[in-house]
Parts: sequence; structure tokens; C-alpha cells
Amino acid sequence: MVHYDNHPKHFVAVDCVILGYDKGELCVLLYPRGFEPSKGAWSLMGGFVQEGESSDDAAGRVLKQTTGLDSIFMQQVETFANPDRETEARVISIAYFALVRMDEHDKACVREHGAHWWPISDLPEVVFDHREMVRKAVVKLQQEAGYRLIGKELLADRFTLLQLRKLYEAIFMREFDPGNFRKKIMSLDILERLNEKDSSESKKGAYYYKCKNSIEEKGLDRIVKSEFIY
Amino acid sequence: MVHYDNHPKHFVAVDCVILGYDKGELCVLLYPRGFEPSKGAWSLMGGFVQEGESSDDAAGRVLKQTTGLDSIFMQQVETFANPDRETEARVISIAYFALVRMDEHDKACVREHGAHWWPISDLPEVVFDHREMVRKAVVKLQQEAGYRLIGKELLADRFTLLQLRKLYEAIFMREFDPGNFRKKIMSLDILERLNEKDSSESKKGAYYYKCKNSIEEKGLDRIVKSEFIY
DNA sequence: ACAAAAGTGTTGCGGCTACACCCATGA
DNA sequence: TCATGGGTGTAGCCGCAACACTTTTGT
Repeated sequence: MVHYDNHPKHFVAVDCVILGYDKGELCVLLYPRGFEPSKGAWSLMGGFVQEGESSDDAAGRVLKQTTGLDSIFMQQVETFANPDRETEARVISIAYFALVRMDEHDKACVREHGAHWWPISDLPEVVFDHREMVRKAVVKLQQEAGYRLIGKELLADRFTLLQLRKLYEAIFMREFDPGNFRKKIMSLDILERLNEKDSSESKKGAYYYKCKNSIEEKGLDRIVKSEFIY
Repeated sequence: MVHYDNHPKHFVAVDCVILGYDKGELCVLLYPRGFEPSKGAWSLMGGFVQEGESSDDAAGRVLKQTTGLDSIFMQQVETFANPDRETEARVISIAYFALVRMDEHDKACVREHGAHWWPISDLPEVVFDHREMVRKAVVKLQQEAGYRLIGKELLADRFTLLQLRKLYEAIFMREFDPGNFRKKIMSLDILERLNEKDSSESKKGAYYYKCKNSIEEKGLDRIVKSEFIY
């Protein structure tokens, strides 16, 4: 591990799989690549890791630049380091994924970058190995959502159980029994029922819930134990 | 993503958490750092990612150099990219873990590097963030071993169910009921009973088993569903 | 009256846990 | 004969899936 100078240096980038949820669909934020090669293909939001900057910081910076959002749930997915994964130069890329509320991000900011939300189930052609990054990010999201309650991160402050269930159905790409889903979530004792109802989605009206800010999310048992197929 | 030249380049290394199993203990291969800083502390086996070499290749190369082993189960753990994680220079490190059979590796090769096997449960002082790398690698191993049968990778070609159970107890740091463990494993229908017995560990003698080379390891259900505590 | 979602209850199955029990054999 | 692990069986528990059923209210 001595002789550092004998060894090559590399460009190191982060690519962010920014995931949002809207109208029953899980979406990812892409921007159009405006130059060759692969002009016209879409790309994840990315940036280079700078001197004195950790990759976590770099990912946060990219997220901030493109959505205006700060202190968002982010997690490392995997590092892609094939020497020929990009065509112009060798770039080693650390993929991250982030969960944002699609109604809360800075739309001007996104528009300025020409970015666009694409449904996970119907992605356009993307650049390099970015499709694989998205795939791996979704698998990570599934693992994450299977162990602890996502929802805070992708829904508004308050939400109905229908909305939460639809979110989980979008994440796991399968349907959940309404009754059983309700009981499972309730048994975790992490939601607090508000006194307001939402009548837009049903005649009877469903109570809003919010996450107990109470605490610690420690050691929940599994929410979904299914296999991952995506 | 243009203007590559405006961006800094970094040293990129791989660090291998080489795990083995011997006499009921999960062990990791470390070698003593022979120079300051942190002289006397132990270090994971590592190396720099070269031009035209993927990080997977680099990890394989390091493993080959230090154990003489080839085509071994390896998996990326996580990338460590804090700017100050090493003291001499900034090095971004991609951590890998590997599973090797402690009786099969090239002992001369290991000795030549001054390397030594340390039990996971009682590590010496290690350099930089290597302890965290080991921790994360073990968590990954637990996840892996919970979904599919490790054993091929860490035990000899043939093994008794006692040996397999002891291995799982070492990985998960808890005990398994002998009867239940046997039934669980058998229900997976992936082991083939040989006609030889091992009498060294019991009076009655236990049949040797080996993994059905049959095939595909597809979609096993969970072997261990417990939470991860390490 | 009907549809549609909210919300609750019930039942059955499958897997896991805990533990009892016989077997074989070396010391 | 006794201790030890091999190997099998069983009973209880718990969680989940499937689905029935009641409630509420807008149209």
C-alpha cells in the first residue's frame, strides 16, 4: 500500500437514481443527454467526486442541484467500475438512490436541467449502464421497504392507508390485500391516526395517518417478505 | 458530464475481506502493516485498481496474489470514500468480500505476505476503516447465507450436517436446533448423501453430504430469517 | 338502491420452535 | 452402561393469505 505514485488515478463520479412516486407509479428522474455519443438518450443525474468531498457529499450535492432538496433519504447502491462502461473516458461511478416527494421538489430547478420523470415500468433508452443502476436501486428500495416503513419519504406528511398501500404495490409490483395490509401496518404501531378524513378517494372517507415522530424505527419485523423479481 | 478534464482524479483501491472458517470460528485474513502510520496494526488485503482493469478484476487479482486461489465467490460490499479515511493520501476504496476454504488456500503464499487468520469475534486493532469493512462484509454474508446455502464455499467438498450447522452458527452467532436445522436444510433438496460416514465427531458416525452439482440454486426460500445483529 | 372503499372478523394452512424420543457406538 | 451426537417425530404457536361481512356515503 506504499508507492501510491506508481498507481493510476481515475475519475470518480456519483450517479443518482432519484425515485419519486406519483399517481400509482414509481418514477425516476432523468435528463436528456445533449451531445454525442448517445445523444438523445436519457441519463441519470450525476457529478464528479471532488477533492475533499466524500461520495455521500457529492451525491447530496447533485441532488440539491437538480431538485433543490436537502437532507433527503439517500443510500449507496453499488459501484460500477468496468473500464469501458463509458465511451469517452474511464469513469468509475458510485450509484446512489434517493427518495423524494414529487410534489415537494423544486420544479423550476428540475425544468432548468431539462429533466423529466419517467415511470419505472416504461423507461426510455438510457445511457451507458444506467438502466442497470436503476434496476439495482429498485431492488435496494424493495429490500429497504420490506424491513421498515417507507412512506415518510415518498408520500406527503399525511396519507391514507390506501395511498400507502398503492405505494407499496408500486414498489413491489404486485397487489396487497387491503385488509391484511392494514392489519400488518397497524400491528407495527408506527402510525398515528389524525382526526381528518380524506373523502376524495372514497365515499365513506378514510382517516389520514402520519408517522409517529415518536422515535427510533428500531427492529421492526418484516413488512413484506416476498422475493424480489424486478 | 462533459469537461472531464476539469475534474480531479483519485486513487481507487479494492480491499478484500477474505473470510474463512475453521474449528467453529469465522475468520478473516489480515496482514500486518509494516510502516507508519499505524505500524503494527493489521490491514485487509488490498490493491489499486489499474488502468483497463475493473474493480472485480482487481479484487480477483488481490485474492489470487495472497491466497493463490482463483474463481472464488466474491461480492462487492460497499465503497468507502471519505476524503480522510486514509492518512497519507486520499484513496477511495471498494470493499469486497470473499469466501475461501481455509484448508485449500496456498499457505506458502499467505505466509510470504505475513498474513494471519483472525477470528471475527476477536479482531486485533486494524488500520483506517477496515473494521467497518469487516462488519459490513459479515452482514452481507449473513444476508447471503440466509437466502442460499453457503457451505460449498467455506467447507470441504463433503461435510456432515454437524459441520454445516456449526458453520451457520458461526455466521449468525447463535445456535440452531440440530433437528430443526437438519429438516430445514433437507427440505431444500440441495444436498446429496454420500455412502461414507464421518466417525470423528460422534460415536454413531454421521453421513457425509455434498451439494448436488445438479444445478441452479434458483429461488430457494429463506434458510434463516432472523435479524442481523452483528 | 347501488357501488365502492373503509374497516373488522374468521378460518385454514404452513412453517417454525421446542422438545421428546430412539439409535448406534466408543470409552 | 453411560454419554454423545445422529436422526426422526410431534404438538403448539404464530403469521399470513383468503375471503366474508358490516359500515358509510356519494351518485
